[in-house]
Amino acid sequence: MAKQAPRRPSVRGSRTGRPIMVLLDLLSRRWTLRILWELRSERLTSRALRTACDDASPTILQTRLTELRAAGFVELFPAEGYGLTALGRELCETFLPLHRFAERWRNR
Amino acid sequence: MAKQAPRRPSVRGSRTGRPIMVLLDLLSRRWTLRILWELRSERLTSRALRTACDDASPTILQTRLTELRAAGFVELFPAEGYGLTALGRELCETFLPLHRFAERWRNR
DNA sequence: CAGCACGCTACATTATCTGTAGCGATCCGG
DNA sequence: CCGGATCGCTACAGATAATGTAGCGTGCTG
Repeated sequence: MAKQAPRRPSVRGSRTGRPIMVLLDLLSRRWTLRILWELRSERLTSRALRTACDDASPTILQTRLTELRAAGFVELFPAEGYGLTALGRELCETFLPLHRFAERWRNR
Repeated sequence: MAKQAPRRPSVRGSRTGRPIMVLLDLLSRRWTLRILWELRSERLTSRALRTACDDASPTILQTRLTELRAAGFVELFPAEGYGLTALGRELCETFLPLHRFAERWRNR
């Protein structure tokens, strides 16, 4: 159903296949970091997530959510909406210091 | 010279202007994370960086480098190439745990 | 059944990225 | 001083990816 890229197994930029490159590539798709960020502390329905993400288009959000689910970072909890998996939570914790950093960065 | 987006001051997704959103937006542009990653431990000339980034197109690398320089994360050292600023190094350290995570992620 | 919110998709338009070629500047050996 | 090599950087056409709007089918709830 979903359009499969016929080129390589879901890896866009990096052609090496090294996990870190695959991960960096995945994370640098539009809205991916933002989605993880918004889900960091709560579960959101697809529509609530859309609102949280400045009303990004449902097309791309759905695409990213599918990718993130395939990667094992995000899960759809029936009647609860989207939320992080254990793995996703672990990944997200990597980014938590980013908040404080961003504040310091603004005052540079 | 560089084409200025006439819409908003270099912020793409987020319209709130909150620093964390601006930062997440910047970091989720293609090749941005990869560039920071490749510069994490050494300075590279623009062409060496291009090679390190799977021969990404010079157009987009140059664009990203300009953005990263404007953000204060990357600097061009004459006769040495591109390297991280103190701020950039700080940001990059946030991502270092990602390497170990990526390895674990592969074996999920 | 009517009304509503859910996850998700179609599709035309627009923005962004790619790939190739090449510019002007600088450095270096002869 | 001149040819060759490399530097940072740009132009431009073609290919991809994202946007915005509309709406489908499903499962509730009254």
